[in-house]
This record gives sequence, structure tokens and C-alpha cells, in this order.
Amino acid sequence: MKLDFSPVECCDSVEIHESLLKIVDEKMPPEDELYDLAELFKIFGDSTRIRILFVLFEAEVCVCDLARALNMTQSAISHQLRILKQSQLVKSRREGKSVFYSLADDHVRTIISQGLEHVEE
Amino acid sequence: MKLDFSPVECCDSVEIHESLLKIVDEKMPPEDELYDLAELFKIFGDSTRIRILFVLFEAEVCVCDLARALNMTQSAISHQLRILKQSQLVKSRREGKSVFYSLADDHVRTIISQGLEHVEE
DNA sequence: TGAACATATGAACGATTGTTCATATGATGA
DNA sequence: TCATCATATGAACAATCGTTCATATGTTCA
Repeated sequence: MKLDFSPVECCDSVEIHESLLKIVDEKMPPEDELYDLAELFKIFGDSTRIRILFVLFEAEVCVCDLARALNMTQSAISHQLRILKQSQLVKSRREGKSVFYSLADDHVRTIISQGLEHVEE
Repeated sequence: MKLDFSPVECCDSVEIHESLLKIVDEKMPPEDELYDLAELFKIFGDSTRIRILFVLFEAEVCVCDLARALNMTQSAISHQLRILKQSQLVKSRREGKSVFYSLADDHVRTIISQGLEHVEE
């Protein structure tokens, strides 16, 4: 990440450059928020997790059923559920031997359906 | 991905299992759509690309200014812009030696701000 | 308590990702 | 045409990711 603010600007427009820095300063969310945001979208960036979420949109489901419904191993699903839970997109509840997972809040639904709209057009 | 639909069901509730498969069949978007959706969110799952998009929310900018504003190499930015363009989140326009990038549509804004809401709470 | 079942988790693996470096392409103006 | 500036891109690298396998933890019931 080498940077050279030499007196001779590239794009030869110092003004645009200045106003750009102003934009970055004023409108760009703080570093940690950007990081969290990217981290959130990263969660949605895997089709296994998306499929899990689509199931949870409709019902509270235990790990074993989730695995069979999505045709994947229990371990793979469990690992992904852990990631979803750590990101607080999903919550769990134990009932006997089983653990039932459900959506943590309805925000997820909105984000995913916005994404779907973009993809479907 | 070995799966064993033995007669003895785990979670011992065949009914829930059946209704789950119904959900998956009826409510789950088709395979390729899920893939595209994950692919879309993957794009947002990197803070460099998010920062680029935040700048483009405010202005049409050339690669060189983008690189300086975000304090990154021209090459790194160019690579990411290519990804953003391939996903049709961003469009470009040549003006002399420079290439100016801008948002392809306002859908992006909505998706990102939904994400921000979730992160900020 | 011990067998059986449901879930969680650590290590290991191949696959994918983002950046860097070097260089190619494209445009301008002398 | 040549030098220069702006951008694009291919190869290489370390880092991260998702799955599998083996196994640990937790719960129930006999």
C-alpha cells in the first residue's frame, strides 16, 4: 500500500480530489462498521447458509431435519449454524436431544429479499 | 454427502420431515437463483468493495481518484472494479485517459443500507 | 450406569479470495 | 511516432473458507 501524494496530481484535477476526500471523511461509515457490514454480507455469500435461512423463514427446525431437507451432512449444517448463530442471525433452543433453530429477527428476511429482487430482474 | 434414509427416522417425527420437504420444494428458490443470490452477497462481503460503493453512492469517480481516496493501489482497485462491473453493480465510462465509474442502479444502495441497519443496532 | 441418539467441534483438505508485482493495453499530446 | 499517463490484467502468494472425518459433548431411556 504505497502512496505518493506528489505535487503533480494524476487526473490533474486537484479540486475533485479534495471534494472526494471530503466525501470519504463525511459520508463513509467508520472503519469498524464497514468491517461488520462486510462480515454480515459474507455470511449471506454462501448458498448453504442461504438455503438454511430460507428453510428457517418458514419454520423452526432441528439440525437433523435441516440436514436431511438440504441433503447435507449433519456436521456441515452444524458448522454453518454456528456461523449463523455467532452473527446473531439465528437463535437456538434445546428440546430434549434435539436443538431447534429459528430466525433471530426479521431483518434477515428483508436483506435477502432485497437481494433476490436484484437477482431476479 | 452420504445420506441414509433408513426406515428409522432420526428426530422420530416423520410428519415434520414430510412438511419440511414440502417447504423446501415450494418455497425454496431454484438452484441457480440461490447461487446467484449467494454470488451477489459475496460481492458485498469485502470491505474494499463496500468502500468503493460508498464513494460511488456520492459521486462518479475515476480509478485513480478512487485509489487515492481509499488509500489503495490502482491495481487493487481496478481488480475490484472489474468484479463489481461483472456483477453489474457498477458501470464505467471512458473520458480521455480516465475511466469513470458509477453505480449501475439504485438497488445496491437499498441492500447496503438494509445491511447497515442490521449492523448498527 | 450404559447404550443409543442428536448435536458440536477440532484438524485437515482442497478450493477460492484479495492483494501485489510486473507488464500489457489504451489514449493523449508533443 | 514516442513518451507519458491512466487503466487493465495475468501470475503468484498468503489468507480465508466450506466440507469431511473422527470424535467429543449432551440428553434420554432402559
